[in-house]
Amino acid sequence: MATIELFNTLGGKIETLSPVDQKALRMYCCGPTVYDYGHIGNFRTFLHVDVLRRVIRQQGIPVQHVMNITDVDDKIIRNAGAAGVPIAQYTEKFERAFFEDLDALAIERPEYISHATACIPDMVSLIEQLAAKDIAYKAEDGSWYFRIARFPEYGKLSKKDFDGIEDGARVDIDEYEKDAARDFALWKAVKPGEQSWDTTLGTGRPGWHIECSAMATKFLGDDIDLHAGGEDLMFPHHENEIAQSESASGKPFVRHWMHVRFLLVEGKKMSKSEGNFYTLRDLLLKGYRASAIRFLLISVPYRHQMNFTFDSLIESTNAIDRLRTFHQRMLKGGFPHGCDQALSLLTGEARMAYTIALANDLNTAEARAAIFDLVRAANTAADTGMLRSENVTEIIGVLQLFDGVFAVLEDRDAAITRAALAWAEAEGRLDEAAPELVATLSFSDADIDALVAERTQAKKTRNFARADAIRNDLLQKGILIEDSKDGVRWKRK
RNA sequence: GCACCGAUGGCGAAGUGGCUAACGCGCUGGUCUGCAAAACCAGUAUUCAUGGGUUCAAAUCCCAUUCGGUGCUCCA
Repeated sequence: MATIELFNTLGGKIETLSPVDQKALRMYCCGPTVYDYGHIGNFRTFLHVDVLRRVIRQQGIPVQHVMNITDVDDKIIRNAGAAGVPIAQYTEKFERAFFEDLDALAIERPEYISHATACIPDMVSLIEQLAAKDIAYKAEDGSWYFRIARFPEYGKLSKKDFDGIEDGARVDIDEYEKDAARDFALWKAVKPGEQSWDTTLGTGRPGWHIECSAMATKFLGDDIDLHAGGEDLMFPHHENEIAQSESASGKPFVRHWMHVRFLLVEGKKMSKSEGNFYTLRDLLLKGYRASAIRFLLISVPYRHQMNFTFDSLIESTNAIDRLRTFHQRMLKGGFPHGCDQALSLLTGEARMAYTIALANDLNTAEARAAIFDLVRAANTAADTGMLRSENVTEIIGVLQLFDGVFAVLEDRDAAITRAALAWAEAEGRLDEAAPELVATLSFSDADIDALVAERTQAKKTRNFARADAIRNDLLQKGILIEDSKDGVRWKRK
């Protein structure tokens, strides 16, 4: 069984990631809080987790992956209240949007998707286990808290030292309900007008941290192989999960922690006040392709802070076009039989370099480079007549390997953008869409094919003026025509 | 304030002690083409924020400085 080397936040170094039961890698990834549309920062994390699971499976290891949907929390309650709808109705819309966005970005569905509101009994049971050990305690208002003083290892993930804070010598007057300032909520007592559950703990709703502990354990057991999330979740969220789960089970909760670093947008932290905050849908409406967004967000390795810019989005678009053009060239066939040994060797080297790069802490940048090296070598061979059919078979095999992780070769972009436009129309936000986008997509494939055929006919009669007029006209609408030896092809820019 | 991370060509970005500093995009010239596009070829950082140090050897290790980022109340 193959393995990959992956940085482990817990040990602070690169360690081998492998399933402890030798059967399947059991992993948990913190999912979305469905109170709004997902932004590109959210998706950078989900995309890199997607890369991880694709790489693991490519190495022959099955994955058991759980993702939670947080469908009750402060922001949801606030927003649903403002909208005047029940929280279930409010979250349903954004959850559906979230899954549409995952599909647009070719992010695979985890094996288990679990709603917080469907696992309340599991959370209550976990809190009761902690209460039985006097680690959870009930405050005057009916909320339950975790007693951090009872978990000496608190801070081991984020490498924080809380000595002096948990002495108990000082008690914050404002926090009279809690025994210590750092203690965090496990269960929040009901407030007027809020959705609540009647349980043996009292009437209320779960805290955020307990959700993940309960759901990870429910589906994967007490000790799991890997837990992933954005870097900001390391503290306090993941630290609290460890405290809860390990206090309850008495065992190490997670062997391997993976944290994806934040991205910057145009050199700055993405925030609404900076005016550089983008959801996936914002970018689709601006005319950027879903495939380019995926490719860009995964091209920078997950442990590096990446700078998201519109220039680099265009770069990704062009890079994908190069890959797709090359892929089509290989699929077209018609190459002479046989095998060019030198190229075969290069193909094997590219495959090796690609595999090693990903196994080395998911170095997507190097993996990508290995593929482009192969593309250039094969294009050169094709141009000089050295490319043979057996080479093509090998090359397509490497491309499939590459696409098994990067998932950008299939062109679904027009359909995804159309869906985004339909959504914008339904939401009354069509004015946010780039005008040329609407024009380009209003042209059906059949319309374009007809015009392309007319141009080809004009060319045959050497009516180049007419042919060029059609080409320019289509170009104005964002459609690019390419004449090649084996016929005419077109694509949307 | 405390802690941590980063700074590589026009842009994005690999590389963390030793061949001519990957790869992509862009740009310039050439080949091909009716013209384009695609593709290929050639060129595009004597140099890796700045200063100092260690070493036979440093983008890579150490120190300082400057700048950028993150965490320190549930923001991926």
